[in-house]
Amino acid sequence: VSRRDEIVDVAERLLEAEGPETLSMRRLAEEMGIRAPSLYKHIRSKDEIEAALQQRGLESLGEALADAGTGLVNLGSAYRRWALLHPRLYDLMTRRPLAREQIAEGVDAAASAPVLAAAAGDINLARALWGLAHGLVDLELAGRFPPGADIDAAWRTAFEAFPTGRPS
Amino acid sequence: VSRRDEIVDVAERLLEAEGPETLSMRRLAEEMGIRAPSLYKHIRSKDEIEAALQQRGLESLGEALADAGTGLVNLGSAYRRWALLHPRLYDLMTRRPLAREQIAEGVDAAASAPVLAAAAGDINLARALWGLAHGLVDLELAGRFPPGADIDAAWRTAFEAFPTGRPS
DNA sequence: ACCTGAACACCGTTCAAGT
DNA sequence: ACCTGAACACCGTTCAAGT
Repeated sequence: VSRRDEIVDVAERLLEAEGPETLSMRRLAEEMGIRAPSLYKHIRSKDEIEAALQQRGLESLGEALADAGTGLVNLGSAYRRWALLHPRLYDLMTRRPLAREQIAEGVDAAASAPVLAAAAGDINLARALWGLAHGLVDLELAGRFPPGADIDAAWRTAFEAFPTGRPS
Repeated sequence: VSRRDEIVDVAERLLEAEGPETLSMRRLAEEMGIRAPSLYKHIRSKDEIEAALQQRGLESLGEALADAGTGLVNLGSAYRRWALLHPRLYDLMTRRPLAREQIAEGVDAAASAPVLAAAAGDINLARALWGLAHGLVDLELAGRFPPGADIDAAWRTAFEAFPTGRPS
């Protein structure tokens, strides 16, 4: 493990355990037993750490979706399950532009491949499905549904009702 | 206009004009010709300002949706148009939990009424539609679609394909 | 009522310097 | 190679004090 990877590891642990406010360069350094300025010998900026976390998250989500089995309902469930398991990482992943130069070629494509397959290759339908899943998860994580809302039922309605894809 | 409302006005202008990083208490105070500590005689915290902006945004979005005419496609277009017109306010509105105590009773309900109507009263379908629209907007605003993606087409596919509601 | 300077406990980041 | 203290330009917020 390079020192850089070690930093990203600690950042991920810190993020999920204590939230984004806690993910400061000083705190991160403390967790590693060094001082904040020393971090900059291994990474260029805090942004680079966040981009690395974004990449990891995409990879992990992509694997979860690839293992989801067939059918839109299963795919939606897998998406939601992953997000609720890694809520702060999910936030960080989606709340920033895709750092396309910093993210290894194909990570993005690999993550979305299962969705595109479920949409039978229809890119517009795939984007609609991605938007639907992301929107429902984002509203849930942001606490926008009233307490006691039956979010399961909303997912079922959404993904059962959605047509399976045919190329346009 | 109360001094409080004036502060929120300036905050909204500053947010849309220069982005969320610029919306600091010191900068906001400067814009009003006073010092940051003086703001606290009129508002309790920066959080309260953001909750007020959230409320304003919800009201304005609600009006836009109510004027959208009938049909899911029109509703979706109105939602997207509003978000693209007020991108940073939209972000601030959706990226924080609904401040239910601070937001006037019914604002939330009024904003979602047109969606619920379009879903023929099916709350699960209404949530699915809200999630779909929010997700597509959020991904677009976060720069997650590849450059040159035909986002219009994705919206059309999404909202034309979606079934009109029947109560479950 | 409304505003102030000084202060506290924080940020991300740079830089010259030490081993 | 790896780490350091000191510093810079910032945050949100509190508080005693001034008009």
